[in-house]
Amino acid sequence: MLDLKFVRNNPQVVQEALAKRGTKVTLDEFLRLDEERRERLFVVEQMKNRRNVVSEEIGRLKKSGKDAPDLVVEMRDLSKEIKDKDETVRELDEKLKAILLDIPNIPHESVPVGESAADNAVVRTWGEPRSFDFTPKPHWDLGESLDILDFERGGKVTGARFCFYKGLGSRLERAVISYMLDLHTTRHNYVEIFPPFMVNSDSMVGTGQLPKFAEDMFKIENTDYYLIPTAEVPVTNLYRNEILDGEKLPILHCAYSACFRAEAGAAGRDTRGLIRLHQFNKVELVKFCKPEQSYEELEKLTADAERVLQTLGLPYRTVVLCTGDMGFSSAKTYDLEVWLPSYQEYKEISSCSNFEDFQARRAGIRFRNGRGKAELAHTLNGSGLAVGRTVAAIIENYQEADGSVTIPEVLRPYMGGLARIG
RNA sequence: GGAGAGUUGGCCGAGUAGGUUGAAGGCGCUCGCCUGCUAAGCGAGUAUACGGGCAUAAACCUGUAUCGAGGGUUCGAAUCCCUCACUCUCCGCCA
Repeated sequence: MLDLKFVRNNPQVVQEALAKRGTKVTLDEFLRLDEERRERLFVVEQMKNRRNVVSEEIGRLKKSGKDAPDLVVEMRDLSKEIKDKDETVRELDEKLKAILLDIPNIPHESVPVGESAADNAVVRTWGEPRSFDFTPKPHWDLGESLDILDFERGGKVTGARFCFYKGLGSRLERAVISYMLDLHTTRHNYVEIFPPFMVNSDSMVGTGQLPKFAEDMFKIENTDYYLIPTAEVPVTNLYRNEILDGEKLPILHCAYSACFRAEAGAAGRDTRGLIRLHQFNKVELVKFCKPEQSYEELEKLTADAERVLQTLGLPYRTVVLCTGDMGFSSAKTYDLEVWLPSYQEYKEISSCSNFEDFQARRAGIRFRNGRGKAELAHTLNGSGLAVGRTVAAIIENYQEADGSVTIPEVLRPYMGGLARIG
């Protein structure tokens, strides 16, 4: 959410910034409602002031044994009118809030302007895609022949886009999760969180999934709870409506969670394998920091996620998303894309974003600054990494001609010393 | 699921025959004084949001709101009533 006063004072700046995203916003309606709200608020607050003053006077009169029936009658009418006008202000408040909640974040000035993923800029590339002296197989074929992934039964037991891991497949998934968490907690100083996998709607509003993207989520019937699409939601909302100690910033958290996404509008895309499931595992990195730190922290967070790929020996590249391809809440996003032989291209495996104060304003996440004043924090997060896609990348990039898969060195301690599957 | 108790400021904790209580007192914190240093002591200050003064920002002044959330009664509610959420205790059930 953008700052109401900023939008009020700089409508032109906001419109231009959002036009770069391909979002056409007209703020005329917003500005009109805002002005009306302030006018009406002023009037009703003056009425309340009179009520307060007179009520106190009535109290004083009663105490001294006098009565003031005429004042009481006048105040009775005034109170009715206040109630009425309060309601009008409340409605205007809601309309303004609804508009604000639907406006995406303003891109940072360093973000390249563009319309689609085609305009994203490659920042750096790490590793060389391996050249195979045999025809590499996609991970869904290898997974089946090694009997470690079962998509068919996933479809039977639940439905499309669900999968069973089995045997060493399950162990590999678990090993990747543990390895990532250990790396981030011991080498990168993140404090581990194990969050709820369901959150209430306030939390979803806080990080920006609601109200605009309800169709992307699974909602639990007859409750206010949603399955989380990412640990970003519970972990960022950890400090919702809190004022943090400025001395404690930056706060770094990492969290494993299952993630649930409806994938509305993704029909037909990535239909095979582990790439796009309704349920997948992810280790998430989340940061809370002061505004002046957040871009430095974004670089560090991205580097922390990259280290996972580097130590796993998976070739990847880092791209900075252009204005037209960025997520709703983000001011700047780096995507990490891992090389997938089956796709013959780089595929997103992590997304690292700086939201600046966009989520913090929605969620009321503040800190006390040096002058003792409460100030909005900046929030960041990034995958570190998507586990299913990591497993897919390992299977494909480490496959051998005989259909077996070599286990990356760093994972072997988590696999009981095993060096190979199959 | 049944019965009961509770939810007040950064923290602890007062506050029901409704009326200078944004809220006593304490702790913490900030600034000043004091002191050879530390500790102690003394004095002052110490919530947030949204309006108005204001023309851009800060500061300042002022108004309104906020004692879990929402609604009601009343001229007036932290105090009375209703609904909901959460916490705690006991019982039941359960991994």
